[in-house]
Amino acid sequence: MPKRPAARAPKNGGDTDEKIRARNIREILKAATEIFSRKGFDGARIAEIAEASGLPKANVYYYFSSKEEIYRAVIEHLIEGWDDAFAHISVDREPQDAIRSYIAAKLTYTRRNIIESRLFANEIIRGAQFLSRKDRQHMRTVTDEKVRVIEDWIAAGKLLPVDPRHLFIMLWSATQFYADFEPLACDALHTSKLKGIDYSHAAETISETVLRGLLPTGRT
Amino acid sequence: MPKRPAARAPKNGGDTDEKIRARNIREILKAATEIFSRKGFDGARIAEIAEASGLPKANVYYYFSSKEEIYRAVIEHLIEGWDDAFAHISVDREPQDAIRSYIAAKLTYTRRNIIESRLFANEIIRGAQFLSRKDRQHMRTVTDEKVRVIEDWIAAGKLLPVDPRHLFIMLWSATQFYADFEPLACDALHTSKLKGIDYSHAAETISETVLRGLLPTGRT
DNA sequence: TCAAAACCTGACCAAAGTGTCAACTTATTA
DNA sequence: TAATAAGTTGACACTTTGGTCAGGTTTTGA
Repeated sequence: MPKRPAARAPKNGGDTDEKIRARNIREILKAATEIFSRKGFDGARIAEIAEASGLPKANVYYYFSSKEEIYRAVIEHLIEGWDDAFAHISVDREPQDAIRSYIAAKLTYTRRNIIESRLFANEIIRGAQFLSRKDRQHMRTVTDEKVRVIEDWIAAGKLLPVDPRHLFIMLWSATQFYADFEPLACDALHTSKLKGIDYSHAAETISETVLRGLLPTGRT
Repeated sequence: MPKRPAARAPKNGGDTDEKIRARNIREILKAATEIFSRKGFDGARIAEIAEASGLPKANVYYYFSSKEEIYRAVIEHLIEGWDDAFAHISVDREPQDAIRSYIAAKLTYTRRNIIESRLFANEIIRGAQFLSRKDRQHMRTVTDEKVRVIEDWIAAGKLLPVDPRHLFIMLWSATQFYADFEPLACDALHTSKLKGIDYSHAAETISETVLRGLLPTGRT
């Protein structure tokens, strides 16, 4: 008889058939992401997470010792998507292409992962309490690196002077917006006659407007 | 003996000394705004709202029949701030000044009313469930009106072609960002050496970048 | 095949939180 | 000043929900 697994990882030395554990945890995290995203931390009930992942509640607690631990695990996982889009910003590219790619990538990611994006944004609004020191540090490092790229471009005369951090804020907030606020936007910004604004051009609109203001060589 | 005031307005025909009622409701709403903003709907506990407004919990229920009713009342109140900044966008002004003023006004408002702003943004992320049909309609109408102003400017050659709705989204998201994400921004975007980016120039940075991309007459 | 580890789960708490109520005090008004 | 309405409140009922647990079943490995 096992004496209280303590809702923790088994000291399963080798990787002997990690299938059950892996699948269940994946299932729980997937359900949790969706529900935390819709309801927020306090609004989410673990009974609901359990049901959505097809496991009885007690089984969820077999893998996670608390609601907070589940939330933390979810958030941890989200960070991974953070820097993918940022990869497009690299010195060896022309700023025009790079920024355009960045915007497109960010928008695509955001759209394809609305749930995660929203949850991430929400967590950050709440003060990023659950982000580990390591994750915060990581975000800082990546950002700093990209700031330097922008500064290099400016120094090389490829870009008009602009505060790189403010630029990132503009780009990030604009792309994020389309995921977070699309429901509102659809409702509040639509004309009743004009059946809606064209979201498919969001990337282009942002790109063009920002780039027109940044490129020294006239219009794009 | 009064038989169950039913947590409702008294049929106080005249406006005979509405002071007590008015003050208490104001106090409750003020506390509720702050707590809903910090904790979200589910995270907020009415006991906390009661304490923050200096009233016993049961007294809160004397004025409001449910948590939802308090929330609804708070949200209703927030809409009022929505169009104030928008007033700056008027046809008889030069787009350059108008947009600059709009950005500045929006940023100022957002900064001065971080709590309300955050709550409003959050409610909208959640799908604006608690906004009345009337309020949604109002937002739509105001937006449509301002879209027409931008279109007029473009038609008059005062502005390069741009989708007005996308422009508003960019402006709104950028300004909103500074209220919602300032905690993150402070943490994630700061260099450890550079003690922080200059938030006081946010308005200018947004203005310059956007305007440089929109004005036909070269740089601002 | 058998023991130990891993996994599963119905039933159960204790805490927390929403909303209620009956009785009390204060204000209003005729 | 008396009657009635408005406001106040401690205590409590009821529900939800995070979390536990004892004992069960399945998987693993020797």
